[in-house]
Amino acid sequence: MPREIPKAYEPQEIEERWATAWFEEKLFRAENSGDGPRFSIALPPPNVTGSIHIGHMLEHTQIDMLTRWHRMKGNRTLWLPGMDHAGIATQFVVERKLAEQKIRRQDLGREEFERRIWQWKAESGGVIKGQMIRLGASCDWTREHFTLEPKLYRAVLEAFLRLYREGLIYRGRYMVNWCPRCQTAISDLEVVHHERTGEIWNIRYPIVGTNEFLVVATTRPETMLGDTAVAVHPDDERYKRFVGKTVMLPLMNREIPVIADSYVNRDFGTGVVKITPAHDPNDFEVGKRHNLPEIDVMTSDGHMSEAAGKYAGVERFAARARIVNDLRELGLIESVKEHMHAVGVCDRCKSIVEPRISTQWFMKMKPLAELAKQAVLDGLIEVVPDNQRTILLQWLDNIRDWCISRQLWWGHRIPIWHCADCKEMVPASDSRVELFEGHARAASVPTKCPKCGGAKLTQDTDVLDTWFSSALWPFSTLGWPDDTPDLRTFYPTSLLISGYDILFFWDARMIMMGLKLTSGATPKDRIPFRHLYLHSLVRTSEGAKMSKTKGTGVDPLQLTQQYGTDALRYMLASMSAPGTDIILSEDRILGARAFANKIWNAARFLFVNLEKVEAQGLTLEDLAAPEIRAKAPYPVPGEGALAHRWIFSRLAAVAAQVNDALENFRFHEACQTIYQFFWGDFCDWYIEWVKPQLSSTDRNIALAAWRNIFAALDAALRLLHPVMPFLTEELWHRLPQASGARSIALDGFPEPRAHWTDVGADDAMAILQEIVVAARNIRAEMKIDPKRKVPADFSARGAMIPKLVAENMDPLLRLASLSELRVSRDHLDAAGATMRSTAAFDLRIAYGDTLDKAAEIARLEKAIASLEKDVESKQQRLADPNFTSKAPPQVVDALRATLVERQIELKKLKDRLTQLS
RNA sequence: GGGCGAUUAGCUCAGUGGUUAGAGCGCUCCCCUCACACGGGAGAGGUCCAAGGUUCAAGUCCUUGAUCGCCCACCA
Repeated sequence: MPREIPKAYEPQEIEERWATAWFEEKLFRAENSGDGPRFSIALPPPNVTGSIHIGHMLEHTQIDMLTRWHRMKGNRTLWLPGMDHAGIATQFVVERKLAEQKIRRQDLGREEFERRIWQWKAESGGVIKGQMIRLGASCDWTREHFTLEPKLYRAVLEAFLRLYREGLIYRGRYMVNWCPRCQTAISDLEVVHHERTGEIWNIRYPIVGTNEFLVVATTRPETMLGDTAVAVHPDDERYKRFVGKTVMLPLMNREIPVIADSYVNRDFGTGVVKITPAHDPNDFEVGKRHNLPEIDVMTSDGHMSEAAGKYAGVERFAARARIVNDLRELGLIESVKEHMHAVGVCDRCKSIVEPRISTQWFMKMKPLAELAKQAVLDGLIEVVPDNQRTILLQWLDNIRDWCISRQLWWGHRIPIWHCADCKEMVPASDSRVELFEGHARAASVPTKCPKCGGAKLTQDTDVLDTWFSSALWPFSTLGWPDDTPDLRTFYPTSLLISGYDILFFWDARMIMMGLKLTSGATPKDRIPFRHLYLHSLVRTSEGAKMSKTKGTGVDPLQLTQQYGTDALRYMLASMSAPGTDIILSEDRILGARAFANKIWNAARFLFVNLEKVEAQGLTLEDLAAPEIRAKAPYPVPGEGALAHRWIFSRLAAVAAQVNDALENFRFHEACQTIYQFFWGDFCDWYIEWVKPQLSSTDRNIALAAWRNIFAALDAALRLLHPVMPFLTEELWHRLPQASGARSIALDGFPEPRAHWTDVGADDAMAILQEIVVAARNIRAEMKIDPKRKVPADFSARGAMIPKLVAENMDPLLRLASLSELRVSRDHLDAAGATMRSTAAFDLRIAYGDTLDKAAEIARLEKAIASLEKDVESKQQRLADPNFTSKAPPQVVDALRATLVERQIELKKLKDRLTQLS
């Protein structure tokens, strides 16, 4: 590694290089043996459908920060990566691709279609992995997994068979959400509701044997073809007399009964409801209660079925229009109104979902939810932010059974065989898998029906909801159901970081499955993770969720090319305040890039200036070898010691704050703390303060100063590394490192050393900074040429501050651009000069006759007004016996002390004003 | 219909009951000073959405309301 640091900070080149090196060296491979603390986290496996988007990058940045931080703290650390086969999503994407060539999956057949998806997976999965590597994710790629791989299929079979044997998985004919485009059942969670203004039609159903009508309201007139009753409330006086009679279903000319059921809301619409058991979940229940026939008038692809009579074959919404039209011609439409209602659409393809009766596989959730709830209530899993805990518990309380079967071709095939003769369901006898054409399938295939002895057994054609295998992820990837070293070492995982949008889909189900299936002795050993952090979502400036289909998605790789990965990571982390969503802002990225550039240049400064000290025969090893750095801070002889004591004191405070922030998922706070330290303290004050020492001809001064500044830089780089891994890796390698040291990522995280803390230095430095700022302020106001050094007068009471000023005269003069600072303890008369005063000191600069009297008076008046207000309010509070008796004494004392200071300041300002006017 | 979150400087956002409410960007003025103009220095800018309440003390806690956003929910 050459020592010279290039003038320009070029993140692309640096990042490419390190990303490749880290991956090829397997730098982040985790040890599953040994002792000591460990940290493990499973990557929420991205879908193999596409590429990494900005939301992934936010998630990965947060995970990576914590992973790197724990690794640097010496934990055995595993971040386990992998990908999800994402059943419906991936099948949808591949179908869409085929559609471009006018091919339907049915044309290819199941096997060929699966082959095509595997092809797609190979490409797409590779893309995602490459992106993650490029973005610096410190995953252990030797442990990468895929939810459809043989090992994980085995875990799925094991889980399914256990739950099936226990009766927690069952098959039944119920009403489910059906997507006519995807041609599969989907779970309740996969239906998203959109508020839409639609129309509600009031339709007359003639009562048989009278001239009267019952008027029913519906938003879906096409379903009326499947009506098998009309219902009213049993206590509804208006309609009591019709119960037991029949109405003639228009268009179908079918006589259907009028029934009474308390499900009907008397106050809504006309109080009469059409009952369509095959197309509405409520009606389904009513139908069961009243033994009504179920007439399915639609096909699986959203067209009207044979049962729809003359409308058979018509697309459902076309049918709706025709039916309304036909009814109108018959004079049976009483009215049409606009109506706001929620329409359920398929999460994946946005088609309007049809409630439909079909035979599906379900998972009984109540007993599982109970386990999860208890674990959360017992604090075994700590949820951050806290309000998400409540949301999770409420969901668990209201949980309903989970439809886990999908009529898809891409996924884990259900390990149940159906007997053609007696319809008996025969499960695979165990969870072994075998390879077929390179992919896993169940190995223990039943050949004979245990009930009737028949040999015609065919496997269930359905596959499992993709979230079924995702729910096993934290343990299936560690080797479950086998008792492996990985599982023993890294389960339960330490933490899960996911978006709150998949809290129910994934997080909750992992908790349930982990508790149910893993074999730890107590729930504490079975939970999948100890902490659950729900991160924010990245939104567009309109506040909408980023969406690729809407073109509002942001490609992080492109932003990376523009600004650098470190800058992008920093920007995302610095906006990651728990609980609120993130709206991307170009300004913030620019700020982050400037920060990266600043770090680069600060390091560059040191190396550029090394020559000066090398002239004295000192080498970089003498100044910055790791064992040298470890002993910092070095006392600097003479009067230049303060800034060094101060920067290490700051370092101790900052390290403690950063540790605390990361411990509590306060990424933004960690970022801000480091930023202010590096830019404000390290660059603006420390480097500027000690510059002359670095080229001092006094070898002892130069040596100590250099050693300190390198030690401080090294610590700063390590503090920064979790958020900006590339830049810090690059610079760390410019410093001498122990032989065999491979990466800053494996170095230690700075510890807040107690002996670094130096309150005296903190206080002294604060005063000196105030003096410098006061002088600069006067200079700016008087428009003194920046190049011109001017004399100033300084006065403070007591011995402490004058002594401090005298001891630090050189840096004071230099930073404030003063030629001379005359120190006294006498009162300073400001006449004709400009003066700045604090309670502790006065600083006066007389410079020609440039004083703008009017401006100075205005400034003073403004300052006096605000101080007076402040003093007054403080006096009032201190005069209140309630306050002085009830508030903690230290608060009262602090207020008193402050009041005294303010009063002194106020008096000084007033005196000055009198003098001027 | 329930639930959650937001509302603080021109913009994007921090702020964990207790000094004069902060940051980045933008803005104004000065400076291309030998690490950095993606820079340095100095400033201006806020009745913390509204109204009540609790408290010695409220941007922070409570109640109500307004506006915006999100989640959940089978009212035709």
